[in-house]
Amino acid sequence: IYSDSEEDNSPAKESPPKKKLFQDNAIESKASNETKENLNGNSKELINRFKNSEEILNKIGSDETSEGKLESPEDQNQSLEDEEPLDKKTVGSNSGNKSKIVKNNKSVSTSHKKVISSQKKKMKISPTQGKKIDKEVKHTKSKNDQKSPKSKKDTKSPPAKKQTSNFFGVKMIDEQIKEKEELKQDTEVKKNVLKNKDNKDASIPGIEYNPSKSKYHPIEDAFWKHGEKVPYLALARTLEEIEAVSARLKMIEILSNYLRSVIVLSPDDLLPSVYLCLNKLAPAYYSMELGIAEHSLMKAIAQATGRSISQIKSDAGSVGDLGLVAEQSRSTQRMMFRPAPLTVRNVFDKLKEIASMSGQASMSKKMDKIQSMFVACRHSEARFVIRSLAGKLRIGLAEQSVLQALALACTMTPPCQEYPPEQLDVSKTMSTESFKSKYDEVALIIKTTYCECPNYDLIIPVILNEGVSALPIKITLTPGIPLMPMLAHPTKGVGEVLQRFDGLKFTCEWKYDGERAQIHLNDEGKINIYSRNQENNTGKYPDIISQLRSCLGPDVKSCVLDTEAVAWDKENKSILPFQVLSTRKKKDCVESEIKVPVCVFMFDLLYLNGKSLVKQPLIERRKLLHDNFISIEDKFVFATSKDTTSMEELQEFLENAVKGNCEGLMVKTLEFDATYEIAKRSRNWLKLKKDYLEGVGDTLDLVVVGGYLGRGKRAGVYGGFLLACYDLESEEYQSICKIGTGFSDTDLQKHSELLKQHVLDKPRSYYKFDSSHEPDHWFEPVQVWEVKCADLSLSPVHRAAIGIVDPEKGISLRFPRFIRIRDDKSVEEATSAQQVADMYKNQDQIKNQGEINVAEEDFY
DNA sequence: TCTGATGCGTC
DNA sequence: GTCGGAC
DNA sequence: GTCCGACGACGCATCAGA
Repeated sequence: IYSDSEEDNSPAKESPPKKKLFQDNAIESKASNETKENLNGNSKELINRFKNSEEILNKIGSDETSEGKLESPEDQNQSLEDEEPLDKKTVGSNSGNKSKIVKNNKSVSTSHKKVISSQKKKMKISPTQGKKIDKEVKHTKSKNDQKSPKSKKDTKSPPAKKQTSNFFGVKMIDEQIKEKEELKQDTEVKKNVLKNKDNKDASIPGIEYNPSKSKYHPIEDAFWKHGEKVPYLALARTLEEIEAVSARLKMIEILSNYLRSVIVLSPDDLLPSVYLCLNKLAPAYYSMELGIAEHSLMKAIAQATGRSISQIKSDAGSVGDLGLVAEQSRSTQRMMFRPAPLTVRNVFDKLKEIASMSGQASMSKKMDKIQSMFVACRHSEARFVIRSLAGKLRIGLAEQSVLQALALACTMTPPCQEYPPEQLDVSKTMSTESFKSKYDEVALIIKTTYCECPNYDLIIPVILNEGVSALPIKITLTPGIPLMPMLAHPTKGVGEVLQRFDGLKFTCEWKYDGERAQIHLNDEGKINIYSRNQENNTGKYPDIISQLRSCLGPDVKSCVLDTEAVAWDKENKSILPFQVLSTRKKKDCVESEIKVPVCVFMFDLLYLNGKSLVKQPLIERRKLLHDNFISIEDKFVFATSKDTTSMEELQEFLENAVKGNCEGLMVKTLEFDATYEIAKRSRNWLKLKKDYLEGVGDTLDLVVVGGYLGRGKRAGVYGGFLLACYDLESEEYQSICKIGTGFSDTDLQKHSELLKQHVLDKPRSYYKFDSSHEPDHWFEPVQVWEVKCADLSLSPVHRAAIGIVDPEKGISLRFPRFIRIRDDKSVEEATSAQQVADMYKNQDQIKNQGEINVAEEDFY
């Protein structure tokens, strides 16, 4: 099924790659047919890839391999065929025991095996699915070398194995079994051959590096020496180990072990290490972007491996991760020159270089850069280089855990010691409790510093040169540097709010539907505005900047305001929809050319006249806010708020907020636990929206017409679906939105099982959709789902109710999520186009438009 | 110079 | 933005 | 409760290619 539709799609969808190095079209198309029919890889493609390696080599060898060395042809072959019989025990041991590096193992098998076990474990997939991944791996391997002996793992696998593997490839069962049997026969013969080959791959240093080892020794267990650059392989191995576990504490321990080695041996590489773990290039307010994403990456990988884009695309679809595809594709590559091994700094610098390229032909320059990096990758390095470029590390560990790991590393192995350091593992020298409390203290310092100054460029050097204890003195909240914003936790209703804040003083504020704006004024009178994610929006709001001064009280010298910027209709004194706000220019705006005016709603004050207020309770901060700032109509106003603990008043306040074109309410304690200390709790506020309430909010019953192959943890099932409403008039199914949330893992399994039985070659003629939303698989209209959303919007791409509200635009849903299957409804009974249009028109925001303004004062 | 595809940010 | 899974 | 990564609509900015 899968292959069929892939075949259908590819010619239409993608233009043939322009630069086919060495590729023969006949071979190419034969190749895809074979893939479709069975699992036996085709040697022709392999040959292609070989040709290609050389080609690339020649291209890249000139500038990238100055340090490279020549490999003998025999060696190349050996590496290729090499497949170590794996230790049975290591295989499929989902036990969570990380320390299972098979000695003498060949890199490729190691990484594959790990992927398998980690994915199986992480996803808790049924044997069926686990198998699927197995097969993917095998597939690739058999392409590499058809005679490659089966490692024991296959013969040892659980009996469930006979079940089919590829969720989307039912046809393949027979061939797969056949293949397995053949391979079994070969196994014995090949085993001996293998033994002779083992040694050579073990010679690549670092492959056995294992930061998840217990009692890790930062010097002895590292495979590089003091003063050397950290090999990228060390980081790749670390990430690999982290990816294989799901327990966060364990991940933190693994990462901290690696970081300890870096701190002791190569402190200069700590900063790039941290950035690579986070998959960031610089603080967000530096605006450094790679400008590379999946599409360009696939192109780059295709070029580098000599495979076609459609091949890569198809693999990416079934594997669900470009990094793994790259790694597997790479495993067949052998070159005459081996480029110098990658180092951590090296990779990080190259990423930065890629980010800094702009202007004409920058894309192809970026491609070259990527390819040069890719070619130098060994083992799992390719996986993580590609994932870094794709912007998703997918290791289950991110900012908070990296900070925690940094804290653990700094506690166990304090930085800024002479080499060799006296303290390598402080935990040995003190009681568990005192270590724990030291660790907690360090963690809080690091996190607090980061929250008040989210800039590793500043933090890491201080840690290295002066130690963690210097952080609170050296790095503090400063106007001009954005801080992390307080976020809110969703609540299901007034009842839950009262229950959570039972007995506490709290306040409710309208939740404005705009964009968070953190407004900074420093002592020199310089103004900066930052977004919720610390992006620098100073250039976006010249209007706010020119108005700020008139809103300052006489004593204000410097400040940081927490506000929401909202599109504003001056005529009607009313809030305009978010969609209007988002049409503002984003860069280098000139005040006179602004088409969408903005009103700023102030709700918090975090810094005033040289003093940080984050440790003050909200009631104090709010007082300072109101005492020192002046409300200016249409420009700068205080958020509407009400302090109440009455259920009825709260309910009424919520209704009014919605009528006033707001999303709902924000609820915040005033005295108890009311500071702005993000490090301690980042979601200390509550948000209450109409659509959170059960049985309230817009709900539609929509027909599933298409599916998108899932990625990452959704690999093997559909990760998203295309939904349509039904237009009785024209008997059309008109696309209304995609949907990808609200499903449990079980839901996704079941949906995929059902819908794959209704896959179509091509969309029905009465399906109306935009090509940009073409699903991987089209379905017959067989099921109706209940879907909830926050709003309905006029859509440039969706077709629901097209021609009713707007001649050219359809309607779509904002924040759509799956609620349940509506088995009681036939597809013709789905929500109709007319109903969708009515719902759109019935929204408060739309009704309020043009009406005589409803002033907020009416409510008070 | 213009347009469509892609990337990336907002929610 | 919403949501579910693992801890 | 926290953290993480699946996934949503939509609009501007940028660049390749016509």
